[in-house]
Amino acid sequence: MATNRRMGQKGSAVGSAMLDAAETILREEGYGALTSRRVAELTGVKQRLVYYYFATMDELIVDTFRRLSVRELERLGGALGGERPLREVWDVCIHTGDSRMIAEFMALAHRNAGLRAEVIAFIEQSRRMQVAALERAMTAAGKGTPALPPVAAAILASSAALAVLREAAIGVEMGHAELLDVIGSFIGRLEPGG
Amino acid sequence: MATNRRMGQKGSAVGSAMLDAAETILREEGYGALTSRRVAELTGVKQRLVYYYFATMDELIVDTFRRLSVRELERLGGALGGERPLREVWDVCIHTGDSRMIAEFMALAHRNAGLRAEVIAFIEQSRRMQVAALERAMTAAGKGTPALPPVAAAILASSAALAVLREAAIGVEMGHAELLDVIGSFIGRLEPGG
DNA sequence: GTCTATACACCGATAGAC
DNA sequence: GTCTATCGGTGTATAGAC
Repeated sequence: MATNRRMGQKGSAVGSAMLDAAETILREEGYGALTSRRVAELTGVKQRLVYYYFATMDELIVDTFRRLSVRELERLGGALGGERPLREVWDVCIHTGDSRMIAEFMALAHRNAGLRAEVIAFIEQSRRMQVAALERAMTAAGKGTPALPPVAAAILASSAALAVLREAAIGVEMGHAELLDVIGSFIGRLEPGG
Repeated sequence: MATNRRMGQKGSAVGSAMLDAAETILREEGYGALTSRRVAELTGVKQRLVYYYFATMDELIVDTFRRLSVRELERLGGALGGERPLREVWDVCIHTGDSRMIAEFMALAHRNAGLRAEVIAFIEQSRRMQVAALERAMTAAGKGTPALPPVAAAILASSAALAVLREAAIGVEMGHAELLDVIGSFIGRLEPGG
């Protein structure tokens, strides 16, 4: 009962291996090199088989992002349930998947509607989770209405994390230490101790 | 005296038109579509001529970024000399060139060493200018050692501006109003009035 | 400066055998 | 499921005429 439609199961070993290959290619060579032939080569099969598992290259791209997105949201969910959620959510953000791959997906999302929908859903869901962590910590810290709305703090922190990763990937580090220090003490004030 | 080397002058009308075409293609179709044939088509010449003005496509890409980079740094320089430099520098950041094009250059920089060097120089130079504006404003506001180091504020603000532009380009706006409000009042506190 | 023409490789996608 | 074979199209880059 492996197949009752015209295509192979996405969850199959070969299909997963193709998604692995797609990640590697995006990270190391960019979306310009993400071709059915290159995916087949890295997977150790013939090009034709890629079109057995994925109807089009666009579909393969969307599935690659979706798998990463699910993993990342699971990591965020785990962080939210931890001892010091704010610290742990920040750790997830600053150790997020390779920034080169992120850059490729950002660029691709502008011209692949299916991918764009997935990226939008991911951004909004992860922002919601970050806001939840911030709201709880701010409430626990016992301030009234904070000068910094949680959602603004979430954008500031997540965009700064992305910027640090992106710049580090090309060799820029100006101000990174100071920035990490500011975030660290902001978290330390809201969520002290262990 | 138009040519005494093997290639056309970059500053010529045709060469500039090719850079214009490259910008349009990057913005609307992505780097995968930035080909010598497409540049020639948009410029209204034959493909062969692109290689008269640029030795390789990589060189054309670097020159396209450099021209944009120079323009952006000039805008920042102008903002620094204005009446309310902090406000004006922020306006430059939040109205910076198309975020789709930026995404393409980010992705390309990972695999084009010449472009990477230009991107690094641009980031560091613009950060220096932003820090200068912040330091002056913080000094004028007459605080002691600020809790927020100017370089950290520069990263926070510029990365948030990029994030807002990037997300708006794909249709996300969650928290943007709150964030813009936070930045606006931060600037208003450091640089009140007109 | 700008052109025609071309070499050679690679692309997405499909037909159909086993 | 996986393969061979193939279609029509596009890519970078170059040779050389005018």
